[in-house]
Amino acid sequence: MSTIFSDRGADRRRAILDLAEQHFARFGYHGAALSAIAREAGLRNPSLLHHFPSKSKLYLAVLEDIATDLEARTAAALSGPQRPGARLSAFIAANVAWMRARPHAFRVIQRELLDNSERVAQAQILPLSRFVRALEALIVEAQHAGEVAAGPPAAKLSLVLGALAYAQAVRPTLAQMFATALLCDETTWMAAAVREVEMALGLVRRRR
Amino acid sequence: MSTIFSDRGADRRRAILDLAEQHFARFGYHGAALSAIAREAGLRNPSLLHHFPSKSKLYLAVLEDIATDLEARTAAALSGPQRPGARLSAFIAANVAWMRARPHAFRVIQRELLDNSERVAQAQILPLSRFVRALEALIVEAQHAGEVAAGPPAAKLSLVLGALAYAQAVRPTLAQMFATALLCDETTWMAAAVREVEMALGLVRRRR
DNA sequence: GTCTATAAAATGATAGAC
DNA sequence: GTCTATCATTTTATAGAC
Repeated sequence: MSTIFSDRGADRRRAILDLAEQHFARFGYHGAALSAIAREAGLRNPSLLHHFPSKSKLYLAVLEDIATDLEARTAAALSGPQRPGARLSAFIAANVAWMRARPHAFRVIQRELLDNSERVAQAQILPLSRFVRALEALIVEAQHAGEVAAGPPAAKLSLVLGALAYAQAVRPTLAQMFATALLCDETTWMAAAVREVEMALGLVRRRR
Repeated sequence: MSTIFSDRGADRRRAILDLAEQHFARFGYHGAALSAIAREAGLRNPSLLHHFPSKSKLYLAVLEDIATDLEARTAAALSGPQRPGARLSAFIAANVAWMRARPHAFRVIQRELLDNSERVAQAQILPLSRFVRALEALIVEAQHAGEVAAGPPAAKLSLVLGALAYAQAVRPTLAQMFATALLCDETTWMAAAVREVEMALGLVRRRR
């Protein structure tokens, strides 16, 4: 048994989760190898399987961990602003900040969308579902306040998430193709992406 | 040796390519198994490797095949319209039509973006690079004609591709979360996505 | 071109000592 | 909790007969 404070077992669990997240992000579910994750954690294969009884359980734990964090970080951003438009902007900013703070986690989620849309669809990862619903509520709210253009909320939600995710994921590729100053700096690039999204929503005025 | 007309060898090659595309789309590079592809083609493992000497070569062939098709289909859409805005719309429509006509191919490309952004970035798949450059040229062209709002073309390009790809990829997930009529029918849904994108570009007037 | 047989390596997982 | 040893399976790829 271990105490609650400074729990070595929990620390190791945490370390394995972080390493697993990295490997699943880089190689995908099938491409990631338990032995490699274990080795980097300073363990052998069976020791890792002592903490997480199977590869799929480990993967699900990583997914839960990521989704919970994403939901918490974006929900926290809503505590400040009051006006619907500002709340929506804050949510978007928090989403982008999260993508940049945890690039591996972001990549795992993107993969999951392709690998296992059924699992996401059935919302077996509840926090992720709550994240999406929160964004939809914000869009509807801002539309009622006249701060976002009319139109189906689901379509707008898809545009927001798609444009932001793509901007983040595809930056290295575009940087190679177009050597513009915009793409050189990640901060500037993602700010431009956010600006385009907010213009699309009608949150900011269009340049003439 | 085989003749150019009605070449049985080429037919088999084609069949393998199509099946491989399906498997890579569903399971990813690591998840796809040569034996499974061979079996569905009515062959054994070594016979498949007679046509494509290794798994990675087969994968590259699939990628080349996909990228070439995408470039051809979107480039063909430009032969009709003259005005920059109409040309951009035609390109977008062709892109969406292609995604729906070849869902497996679309999924392979999305995976490739995550798995191997280096390969895409280095434009080892030349047709894909030409596709992206064509879209950028159209955006610049439409901006000069005053039909698309000002702003960095790369950012607008990323928004267009990201929003459309996401709409297509994530539809099953959103359909599960929000049971709206919009999401029930793929045609209606993708039309809504296109409309949002064109509104974002300024190609169509915003509803008030 | 297709097959059988087989190699060579890696993987996820279990048994059981300490 | 971590280890060694091992299993069972799967995977890509080769050798060589037909």
